[in-house]
Amino acid sequence: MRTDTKMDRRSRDNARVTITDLSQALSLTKGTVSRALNGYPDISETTRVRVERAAQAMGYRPLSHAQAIKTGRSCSLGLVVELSEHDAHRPFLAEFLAGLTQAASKEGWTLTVATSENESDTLKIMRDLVQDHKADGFILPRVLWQDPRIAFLDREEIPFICYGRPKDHKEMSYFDVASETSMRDAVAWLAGLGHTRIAYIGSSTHYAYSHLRREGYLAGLLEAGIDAAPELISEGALSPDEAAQATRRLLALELPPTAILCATDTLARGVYEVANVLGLKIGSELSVIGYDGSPEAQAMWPRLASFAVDNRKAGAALGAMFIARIRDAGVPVTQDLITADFQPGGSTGRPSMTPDQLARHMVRLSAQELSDQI
Amino acid sequence: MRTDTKMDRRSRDNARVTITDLSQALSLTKGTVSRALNGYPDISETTRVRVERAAQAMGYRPLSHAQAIKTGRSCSLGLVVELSEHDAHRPFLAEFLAGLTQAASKEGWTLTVATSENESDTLKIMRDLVQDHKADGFILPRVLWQDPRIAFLDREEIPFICYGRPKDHKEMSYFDVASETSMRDAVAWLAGLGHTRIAYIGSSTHYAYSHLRREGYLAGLLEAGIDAAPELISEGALSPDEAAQATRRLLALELPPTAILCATDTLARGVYEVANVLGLKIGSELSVIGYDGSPEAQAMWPRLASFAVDNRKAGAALGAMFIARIRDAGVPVTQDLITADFQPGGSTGRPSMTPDQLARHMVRLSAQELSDQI
DNA sequence: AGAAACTCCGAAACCGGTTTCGGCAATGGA
DNA sequence: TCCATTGCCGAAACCGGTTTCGGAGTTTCT
Repeated sequence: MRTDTKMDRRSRDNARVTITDLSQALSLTKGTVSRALNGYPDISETTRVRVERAAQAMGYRPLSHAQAIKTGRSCSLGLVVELSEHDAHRPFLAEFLAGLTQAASKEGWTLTVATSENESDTLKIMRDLVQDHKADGFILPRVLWQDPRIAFLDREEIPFICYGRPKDHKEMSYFDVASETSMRDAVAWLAGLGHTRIAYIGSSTHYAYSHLRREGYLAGLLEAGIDAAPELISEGALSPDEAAQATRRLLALELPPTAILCATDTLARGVYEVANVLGLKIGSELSVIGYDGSPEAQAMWPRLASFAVDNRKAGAALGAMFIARIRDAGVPVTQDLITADFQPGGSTGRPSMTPDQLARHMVRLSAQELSDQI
Repeated sequence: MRTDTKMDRRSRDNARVTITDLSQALSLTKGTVSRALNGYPDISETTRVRVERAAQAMGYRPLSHAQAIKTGRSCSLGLVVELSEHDAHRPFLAEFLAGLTQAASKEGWTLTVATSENESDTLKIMRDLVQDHKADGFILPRVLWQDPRIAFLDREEIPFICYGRPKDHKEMSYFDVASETSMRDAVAWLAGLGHTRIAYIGSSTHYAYSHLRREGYLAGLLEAGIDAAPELISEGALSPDEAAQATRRLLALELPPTAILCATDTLARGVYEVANVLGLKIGSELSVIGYDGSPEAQAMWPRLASFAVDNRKAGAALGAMFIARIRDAGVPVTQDLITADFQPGGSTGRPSMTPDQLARHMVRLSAQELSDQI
């Protein structure tokens, strides 16, 4: 019986080596070993390395919960993803998680994931996770321009780091992909192809990136020496359908755009839909550029020119930055920016018509669409 | 100073109520309270309800780590997602996580997520997570036909539950979407439209679902009274590009298919690509059906007919099943199946040509493609 | 040389729980 | 009425760590 119990124990914990085992092997007390491993100043250098060597050799890994109960730190980063309808199946998540967990496991940390249905739910979940010591802080994905999570976490003094740059990000820790430069580059690319009427379809201005991308678009126009035309700017589209409506509005203008720049690939789907329905040739009669580099972009025909975001890299960076901040508690803000890679596609080309030729063409196509419907 | 420290403590733990607080309020010992809450038989019914009432009233929530250190259970389900290249940006993950975390939080559990690069890495990570009491068991997504994870977890006696049905699933706990019936329905749909040459492009036979979907396809043919033609079955495609190759092979047959059934939406992208390059009209000259109901399917033009899988529901079911199994340790296997919803799209229609007309059409298109290239 | 200061480690309390053990009071049977 | 159960709870050990406190031994200073 006793052997059985012992086997049971061993199989369950697989001979995990505890700090007591370690201390006995070294003829030291638990306390001393603990202090040695945690860098207390009252341990001699010689015993410290002795302890560290033995820990290494015996494969000692402290049990993070056991530590947590005294220290309050569970060594796990929290991620609460909010599932608003139009955002639900964002493919970015998988890669982002990969990056996060990679950074986490490299430091012996864990990633705790939760989801929420709405904003207040998110705040409640975050508070609970921290109170239950299930997360030491949070990564905030898809930051809003004025994000209630930030105010909340600041108030509760819970550590966090943003993926994105909200309105007041000067004093904040963040990591972001500089989509504004991508938008600027996209305008430059289109202008280089000969486009002069370049429209912009942006997404909800609640998102922080919306503001940056619009700025990038405007900066690109400025650089190209093109005057910004208010009627060519459409913001607030949340879905392909809304982007499709915006596209119809744009194409019905007296001087329609020959190129449309979309803040996301998903919005570009709406542009394609309208073009396909009307029989407008994408890549020649209408150029389109998206942003995200998502699989959707590759599923479109012709392939959508877009900017590929390395979400795995982003996750890895955010994870590493966060852990570093918690570790060395004094670390001030850390900020970092990367840029997305342009992925050309068949969706851009020299404009085959001038804007007013396109306007006349549109009249013809619309008439045909109308007669088709009847 | 003392006030400061106290404030600090309170702000960090926000007045968390411990079992000691509770026991003092009740004039009982910690031990008694603990046993009352955990349903030990040596506690009188009256004190049990008294304790439970007080716990409720004072908002007592046991600290799961503190429990874990003695019991070994951390009340968290583990999910290790393996990031093979072609599988990386699966959009299913977000919804799946939503379901899992929803089920978990309902029971006060947590979801711990890790990622791995390859198979042996996965096993190592799973073992570490269990040894470190960071996961009580695992949900296995995208189960393989012969899955090394299953053998491993069985051997290590670590609890798990499959999303999918592997080769020997009779004795196993699983949840799955019955994609085989969807494939059968797809064939029926196509046959109903008048198709007689219906091809199938399957993905890697390593995946468990591959076998089931092929069986479903064959069952559908049988029901429709169509003889299965080996040359119309292509398996092992991992990417749109490989599906594109398969499509070219199929279309070059003496009697090409007028409809192609794909095991996944992603594979259908390859079919579209070839059709677009050749100028073959999808929906009339060639019908296509996919599976998954992913955003990709909606980005294609015409919209890809597909089967929408409710991954959130799947996650919720898996989470609930798993927790129930751990809780009532004796529970035998639990198994459940749901079916996907057919989403019609413009990608199917009555065949505008017979197979041999299509063959002649193909010769013309291929010649044109060749001359276009030169 | 003696006192003061400093180094370094052991002893023990503690964190928030769980679980074993033993004993007191009430009950039941003879 | 007395003894053996049984029901119910307190006491205390335990889990795997961290942290405080104090003291023994060594160094430094005068």
